Formats: sequence, structure tokens, C-alpha cells
Amino acid sequence: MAHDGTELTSRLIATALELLEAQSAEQLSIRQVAQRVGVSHQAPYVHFGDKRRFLAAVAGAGLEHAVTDAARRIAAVGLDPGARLHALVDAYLAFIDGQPHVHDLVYGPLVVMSDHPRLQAAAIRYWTILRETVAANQPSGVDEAEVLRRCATAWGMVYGLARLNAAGKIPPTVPADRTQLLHDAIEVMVDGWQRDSS
Amino acid sequence: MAHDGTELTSRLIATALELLEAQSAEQLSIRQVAQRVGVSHQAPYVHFGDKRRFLAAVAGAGLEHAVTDAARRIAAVGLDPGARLHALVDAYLAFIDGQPHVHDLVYGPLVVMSDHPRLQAAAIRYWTILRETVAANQPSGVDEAEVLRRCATAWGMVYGLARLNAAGKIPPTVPADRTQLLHDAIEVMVDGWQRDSS
DNA sequence: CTCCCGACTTGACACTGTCAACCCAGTATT
DNA sequence: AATACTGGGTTGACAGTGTCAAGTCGGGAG
Repeated sequence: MAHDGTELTSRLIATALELLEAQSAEQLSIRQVAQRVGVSHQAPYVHFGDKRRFLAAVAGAGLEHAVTDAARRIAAVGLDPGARLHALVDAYLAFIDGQPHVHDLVYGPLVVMSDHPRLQAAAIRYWTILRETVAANQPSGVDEAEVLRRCATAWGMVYGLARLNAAGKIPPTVPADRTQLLHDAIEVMVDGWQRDSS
Repeated sequence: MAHDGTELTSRLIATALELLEAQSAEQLSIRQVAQRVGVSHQAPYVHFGDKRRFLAAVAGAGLEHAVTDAARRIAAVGLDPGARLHALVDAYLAFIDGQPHVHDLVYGPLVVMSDHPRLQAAAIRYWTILRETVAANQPSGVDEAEVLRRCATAWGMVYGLARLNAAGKIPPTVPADRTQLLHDAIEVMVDGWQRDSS
């Protein structure tokens, strides 16, 4: 067979991400992606050794795309800190309901952050962007520790609300567009930040 | 065999909940709980027909326990609306890290809220408690729709932060106890509610 | 007494993750 | 130049999974 320039590992990962557009992470099987790539069912094990590590690598690649998209959106929106924060929220929402299965994989129990260096690196990169964006929305006199706490709170809120919504676990009695809901909540949170610098 | 007073269905559910104390929801298998109960591997199918529906029933039973515990905690704390809200948060935190696998099952992708009437009923009961508790913390002049929106926001924040924390996905650089973090965030949110009644 | 029906069992099928052994093209070593 | 080794890949097997199909059996209805 001629050398085709694509390493098997990246082809496996890319194929898995493709499949995750139509299937959930739980029903994705190693054998399926191996067959899709046209290789034996044991080939992935040579490179990843384990299903968990394979999924972690896939999650890493998926999160890389998401973080790149987020950075692009933030850069595109200009320099206003509030607008950048809202752009970050939009990016997260686009991630969670553009590729829900990838998001499930990254933040689900199947995978731990330290399972793969690529995943860990992407997570750190995402967190860095979040920290910078949140920090730019703080009044003067807020120390680093408080900024980190506010990052966690804001992220938790966005993550939680978006996920509950995507999973259909918010009762339909709750009115209004959920995207709007989240942006409003972020707005309130930013107002709170401006007022209180403890 | 003598009639022992416990229907098979409830024994299966109870056994599944037992197993979920030590295993994650993904690795729980129908055959395993059937064997544990001492019955053939097909017996559960007679009553539940499907793995998804069985898991939904288990999730329903688990959520029932959680909602009962939450109601008990709220009642135990007295009548102060703020204290009741914090008690509800504590109950949710106790649920999520006392029985993380059950929580994963209830709010994970394996199960949809409408999969089983028992699950649906428990979810509605939980939501009702949340709505009442949040409503008691509103200033006058807040309409029902806004209360529901605030419920969703608060619940999303608690859910998201607790889940990210339990899954080990919050960077260890973030300081302070996470329980404290959440109660502080709730406090800020309640303050915002008092100030703004739009 | 017979028929039926619902709870339960037995047996099979395709599919999964994973272990073990094998194969084979290069490359380094002697 | 011949040999050994190694890394990427294959084939085959095994236990365990969800689920379908057929059978068993006890007790109530006609």
C-alpha cells in the first residue's frame, strides 16, 4: 500500500469525530471506526491501547476545534470586554448544541481530563481564554483568586444551563428562548461583578 | 418458592440502586442485576421491555429518594426563605456527591425525562419544590414567568458547578471550598433578585 | 377437563472490548 | 551479507452485553 500521508492515529480520530456527528458517545465502538477506516479491529489498540484513552484522544481533538472556534469568535467581535464575554458564551452554546455528542464525551464520565495530553492541553487553553475574558470584565481591585472563583461560577452556570437545556431536562413551562436566558443571566452576573469586588 | 412480599420489579430496581453505589451507570448491566436478584437474564425484560426503560425506572426511584431528602432538609430548617434555599442547595450537593452514579443516570443522556412515569413524577415534584423555594425569595412584583426563568438559572448554576466539580473538570488552581463557592454564588444571585424585579 | 395467559426460563444471535499469538517489512547488528 | 529485532498490523479467540424467539409452567376461566 502506498504511503498516503495520513497517519493512522489521526485518521481514526477524525473518523470517530465524524461518527459522533450522528451517534452518541456511548454507542460509538472502536470496531466501528476501525472498519470505517478500513483497518482491522485491533489496529486502534496498537496506538491507543485502551478504549478510554482512545476516547480521550478523540475528546481532545474535539475540544481543540471548540477552543479554536471560541478564540476566533472572540477575536472577531473586537475589544469590548462585555462583547467578548458574550461571544465566548455564544461559542460555548454553539459547541454544546452543534456537536452535543462531542461535548458529552469531553465533559461526560467516560473520560477524565488527564487521560490524554492533547485533551489536557486543550482544556487548559480553553480555561485560559475564559480567565482572560472574565478578568477583562472585572473592576480594579479584584485579586486573582476571586477572578478564578468567578470564572468557575460563570462557567458552571453556562455549562449547567446549556446542558440541562440540551438534554431536555428543563420543563417546557419555563418561558423564553434559552439562549436569551443565558445571556441575561451573564449580564446580571457581570453587573454583580462591577458592584462587588470582594 | 414462598411468596416473599416483594414484587420482582421493585427488587430489580432496589438491586440496581445498590449496585450504582459502587459502579457507574454505563457499566451497569441488566444481566448483572438479574443474576444478583437470582433470576434469569430475561426476567427484567418481561417487566421493563427495554434497557432504557429499566434505567429510567431506576432513575425514577433514585430521584424519588433525592427529592424526599430535599423536602425533609427544607422542612427541618424552618421558615426563613433564604435558609430554605440554601438547604435545597445542600440537598442537591448531597445528592450529587452522595450518589454520583444515580445522579449521572438521572441527568445523563441514557435516559429521557419522559421515559418512565415514575421518573417524570419525581422530576416534577423536584421542580415544584424548587419553584416554591425560589418564589419565596422574590420581592413583590415578580411575575410567574420571571420566577420560572430564575429557577432555571439558579438550578443550572448549581447543577453545572456541582457536576463540573464532581467530575474533576474544574482546574485545581481555583481556590476555596466548592461548596462555599456555590453558596456564595447563590447569595449573590439572591441579592440580584432583590434588587431587580424585571 | 381443557384452554389460555402471563410470568419466567432457555437458547441463540450479533456485537462489544480486550488478550494472545502471529506476520511481515525495514533496520540495525554482527 | 546474513541475522535478529522491532513496531505496525492482522487473525482468532473469549467473556460479557442487549435483545429476539421459542419453550415451560402454574393457576384461573370457560
